[in-house]
Amino acid sequence: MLILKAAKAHIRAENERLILEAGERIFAQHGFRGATMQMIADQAGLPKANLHYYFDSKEKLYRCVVEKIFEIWLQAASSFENSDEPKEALKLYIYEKMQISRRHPYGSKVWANEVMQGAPIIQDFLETQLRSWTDGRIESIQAWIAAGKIRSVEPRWVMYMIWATTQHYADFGHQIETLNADAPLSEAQWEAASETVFEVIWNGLEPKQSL
Amino acid sequence: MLILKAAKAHIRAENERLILEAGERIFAQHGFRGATMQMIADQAGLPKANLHYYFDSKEKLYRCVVEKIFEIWLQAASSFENSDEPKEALKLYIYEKMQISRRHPYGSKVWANEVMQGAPIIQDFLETQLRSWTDGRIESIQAWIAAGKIRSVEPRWVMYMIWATTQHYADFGHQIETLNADAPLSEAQWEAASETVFEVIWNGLEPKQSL
DNA sequence: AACACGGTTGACCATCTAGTCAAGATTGTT
DNA sequence: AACAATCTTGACTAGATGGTCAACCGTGTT
Repeated sequence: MLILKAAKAHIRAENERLILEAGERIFAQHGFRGATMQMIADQAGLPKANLHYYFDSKEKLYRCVVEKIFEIWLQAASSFENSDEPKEALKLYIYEKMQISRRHPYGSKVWANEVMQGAPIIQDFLETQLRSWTDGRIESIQAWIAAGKIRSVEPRWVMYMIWATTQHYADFGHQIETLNADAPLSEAQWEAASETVFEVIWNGLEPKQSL
Repeated sequence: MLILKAAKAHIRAENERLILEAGERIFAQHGFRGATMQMIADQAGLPKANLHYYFDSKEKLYRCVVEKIFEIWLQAASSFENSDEPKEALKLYIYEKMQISRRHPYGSKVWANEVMQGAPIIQDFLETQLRSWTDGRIESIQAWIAAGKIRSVEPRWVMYMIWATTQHYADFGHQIETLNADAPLSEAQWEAASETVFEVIWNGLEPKQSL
């Protein structure tokens, strides 16, 4: 009966969630090949064979993890579109991306790993969704330049600066902690870092006053 | 005879160079566990057993690769110390780091990989050399602030911005190429990107004119 | 020519790991 | 209680991989 399938759907949902979460963590810490299904199983608190019941293969599981991460990425992307004023738009976007680095450090690392290896799994995402989103954003930035709201700069390099600076706090979090006397950044430090990133970029882009 | 050892030293030197170069590439593209000794051997054009003749184990080879990369990193670091004027010092350092991203993209990726995985191999480097170098740089920046040469910002966040933005061009080079119509950045684009990174950061840090 | 020493290499082994499978446990429905 | 669909799991397999080893090669010295 199909009714039974629905009745047990919550078990499936819960276990898939557990596995995806464990996978995100383990793939981030060990890379695709470094991660073993056994590690992910232990992290999820399930026997290994159970993982293969829910996900056909290691690669399919990995793909699901990466897709989930891209969703979050796109979600932050919308901050950029909610304002016509560059100062406001950039502030929202940068703070949102810093928040993601803080809340989803493992996801960011998986993404970084994937891209560093030449995006063997998600190249299609880069070529379709990421490319079209980026092109849209570049147009916004060019409009700001045309309106004299920011200095004349190649929009691409600015996008990359924002991605780089914000994602650095996730991807290189371990290095940052080590340089912070082995302590995670405090609430206040996260706030200060976010503000500095925004302030430097904004002051860097704002047209020169007067003169 | 020890004379023989010396006589064949160039063979050793040449093969070690080949292996380290191949290792850098393969470790960057596949991560530590994803890389296999066979891949590295093929890349170097040597039989696998030969690798174990020159390097005891995969881990020792990896460590050598990472140490070599850190040397380059430190070499760029010296740019920072060659000038008292922040504008000049920052410009030199940023351009130097962009140059490294261009010339040694694999090295940068190996480093990123290692740090993302919690620096299992080079934690001691982070805690000693990197920490002390960073502390020194932070003092320079604080001196600039005290002298009113740049705005008052937490030096750490500025360091991280520079590292992040410049290294991004190596670590996320594949993404950048994909967004550049699948073409590598041209000479002119590298120059423009370097200039934009420097200009935005410098304008972001320069004290406000007049008012 | 004989030697010694570093360098080269194919074949081999122990171990690890993704994936399979079949038997059994659960659970919601009738 | 009987059932059927779903979920669970220990044991197993085939293939890959780091590392070893013993035989062999090349070259400068005597």
